[in-house]
Amino acid sequence: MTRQRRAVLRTLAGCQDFVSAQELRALMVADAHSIGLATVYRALRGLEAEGGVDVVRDESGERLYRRRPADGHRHYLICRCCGSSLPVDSEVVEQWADRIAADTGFAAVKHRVELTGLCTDCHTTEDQEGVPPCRWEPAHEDSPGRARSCAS
Amino acid sequence: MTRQRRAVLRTLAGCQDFVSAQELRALMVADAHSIGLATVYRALRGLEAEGGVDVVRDESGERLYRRRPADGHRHYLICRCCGSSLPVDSEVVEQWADRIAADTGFAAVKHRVELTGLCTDCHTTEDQEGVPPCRWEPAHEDSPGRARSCAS
DNA sequence: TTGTTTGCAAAAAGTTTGCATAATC
DNA sequence: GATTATGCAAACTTTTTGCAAACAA
Repeated sequence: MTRQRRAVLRTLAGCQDFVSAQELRALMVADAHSIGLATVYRALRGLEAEGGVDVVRDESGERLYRRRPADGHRHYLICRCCGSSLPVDSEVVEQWADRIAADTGFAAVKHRVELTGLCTDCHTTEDQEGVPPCRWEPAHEDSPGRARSCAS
Repeated sequence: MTRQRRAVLRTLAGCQDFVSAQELRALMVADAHSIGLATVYRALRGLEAEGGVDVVRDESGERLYRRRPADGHRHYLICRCCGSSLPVDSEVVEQWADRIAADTGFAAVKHRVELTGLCTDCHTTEDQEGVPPCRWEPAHEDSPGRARSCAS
């Protein structure tokens, strides 16, 4: 039961990588879809509760969202430099978590796994020309932001 | 090169579980070690940089710190209810992360793994009497805080 | 109409920073 | 005496909430 909630979902689906609530709103506004920031937060909270998005936190603690693929629960390898994200096979980790739960007697064990690194594009570049500033690492001096690959 | 930094370290060593910067300061102040909050943050940031502490973030995004054992890098299973933490064997995950790095061509792959659950004490209790309020789950109605087991 | 959603501004909460004071080498 | 750490208060960031206006069934 929504209209801008549909818009949030649609914009989110247009991003193949993780975006923050504020970036998402900026994308929507730039796309002539005026929306309040609070509404974006509320929509994302709803989506998170119903499992529609995967959520990670960057170094600064900001929440980043990505539409969850239809086949459910996923973990990602995220480039600390350009922000590109890659779903990874995590069967091993799922089993490991289950075994920890069994061994320790803890109930309702949940796990959060976040992998970060530098993608080939970002670490291949010999000269650091054209490499977008890093968001995922503590910013030095002047880091104005970073490039994003979102088809709104 | 410190005095209150030593005090921070000492107080931290007295906690077997994760504590927030503010809790740590509260412990120190209660222990007649007056210290500024900013100083605690600065000390913890320093310790984090030099690998002296493990850091996790709770549901609210608050940073929680725990002295890192001498044998290095560790992952923990943390009770969402009482906050007790248990180092777990994570060799499997380390290898998994290494293999992901090799398979994808990402460089400098780092991983963050957080396991949470309900410890036997917290989920065994039939009646919910005496069970401390949950900090690690989104607070409902009135959650004044939770018990902590710290020998300052 | 009746209940829910939106949007704005204000509030919260955690963390960082500016700057004067105090401690250290 | 020069450099660094401390502490307080103010600033900053992200996220949530109060409440009136707009929307939907």
